[in-house]
Amino acid sequence: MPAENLSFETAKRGQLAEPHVVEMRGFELFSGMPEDSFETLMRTTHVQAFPPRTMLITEAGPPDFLHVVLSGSVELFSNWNGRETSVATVRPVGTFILAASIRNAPYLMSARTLEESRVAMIPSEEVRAMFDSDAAFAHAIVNELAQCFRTVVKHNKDLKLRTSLERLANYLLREMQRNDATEFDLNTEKRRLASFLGMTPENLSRAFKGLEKHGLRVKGSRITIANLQDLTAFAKPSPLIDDFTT
Amino acid sequence: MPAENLSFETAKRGQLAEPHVVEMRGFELFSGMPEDSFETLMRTTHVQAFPPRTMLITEAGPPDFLHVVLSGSVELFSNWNGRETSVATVRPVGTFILAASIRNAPYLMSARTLEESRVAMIPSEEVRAMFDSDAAFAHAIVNELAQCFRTVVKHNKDLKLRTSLERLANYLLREMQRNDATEFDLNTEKRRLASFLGMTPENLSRAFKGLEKHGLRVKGSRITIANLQDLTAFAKPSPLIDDFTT
DNA sequence: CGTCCTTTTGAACATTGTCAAACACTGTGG
DNA sequence: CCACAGTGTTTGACAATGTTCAAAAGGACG
Repeated sequence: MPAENLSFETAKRGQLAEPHVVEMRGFELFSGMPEDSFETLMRTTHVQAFPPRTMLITEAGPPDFLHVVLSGSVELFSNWNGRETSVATVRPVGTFILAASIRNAPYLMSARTLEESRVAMIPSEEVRAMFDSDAAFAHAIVNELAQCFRTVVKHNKDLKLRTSLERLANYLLREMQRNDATEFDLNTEKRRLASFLGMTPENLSRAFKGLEKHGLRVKGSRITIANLQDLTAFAKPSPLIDDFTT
Repeated sequence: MPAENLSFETAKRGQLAEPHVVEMRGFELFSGMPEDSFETLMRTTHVQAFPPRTMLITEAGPPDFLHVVLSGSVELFSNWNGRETSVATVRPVGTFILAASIRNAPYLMSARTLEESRVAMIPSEEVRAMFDSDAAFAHAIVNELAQCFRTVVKHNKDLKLRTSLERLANYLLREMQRNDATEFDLNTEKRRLASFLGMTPENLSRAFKGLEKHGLRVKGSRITIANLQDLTAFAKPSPLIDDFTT
């Protein structure tokens, strides 16, 4: 209800009336800022809707904008020597390119939309300026960045400490949590999932088969965790790798 | 020379006279701070020397202190299900546990000294308080954190996009740069290097053999890059994975 | 010199990747 | 409605890569 009121009140003041601005005001990244700082930031921020499979940025490019995913989802990926790997999926309300924006260094990853998505783009200079002038924003930024860091470290541990079968099992347990149900759809292509988990599509296909011994049922993209105890005993999830809230 | 002067001048003012405090003042992390902020921070900071192979922190523990390596080197590693992997080596003047300190979240990694090392420990609360009250420190912190993030992302790409042979080849090229010489010593146990590169010691041993076809000579821990062109052609280093300055 | 630890080597084994083909699903156009 | 192409997934046979286990060789140090 406060949100609706705000939306209504600001509806007469030009740009700030736009729904996405109101929407963004509520995000953790901006919610602690005083109104005038927020308005300054929004003045140079552009929001754009993109169709599926649209390239947003290309690795090695100059870090012109901090990106904030407002709706849909965006894949971060990287290439080397003709190979490609999926690094992460960013969903609302996540940011990407934050570290590059702050350091004013080249992008390490490319990004493309997976589905129709709306993305806010804040000029990197403005991010750095606002970081210096607004303590609440600085606070939010460093928290977001620390979160990103910890996510990548966890991903790293996942890759180095586990076999592909174990990675898949733990991924499915995390998805179970996210969906809050033991039966759910993978809403990603399996080959993308394979790339994310660091394996080939063929190997993933066999890994799904392999997990049927441990309480999993797979039909197409429909996943059923038939025996949670079994799967958990096999996967041995750890908060220091699989908990994505801290 | 300015550093020596400072050292001499502050030699009469109690705690701040200690050499490590003078030393730390010069680090990028602190050099931009006004003197009083720095003094406040140093008041609760302790510096300690540790013998080799000393555990400094254990993963899952509470993030009491931000650690700064002043001399020696520290290994960050992690365990899961009876396995262990080496995640990074921190050298002067690097920090660790920064993200955990900021988010006040459990350590994701354990740390132990590799050699005799001096480590400064700043209470995490002080780090967070100083972040809020001193803009220059906030600036330095977020830059350091962004750097850490980018390093982990690069490591991730290295792992997922390359074979173990390619990872070793690129590692050696990076070491060549760090040593500024085509002949150098590995300053690390090979089994630790293997773990860092995500493979077994046996596999590393064979990988060294395998690189002899590409211009490498190995005698014990002595590495000679006999044919840089060959090795580079094989390794195909990329700034977006192997450049650790941005 | 002997002890302890790391590294190397060999051989068997397991896992993962590659390639080719079959299959399944989706949407198009006849 | 069907045939068809296009794409993604699965399967099988095989190759490459990586791991395990055991044992030998090398180094460091008392």
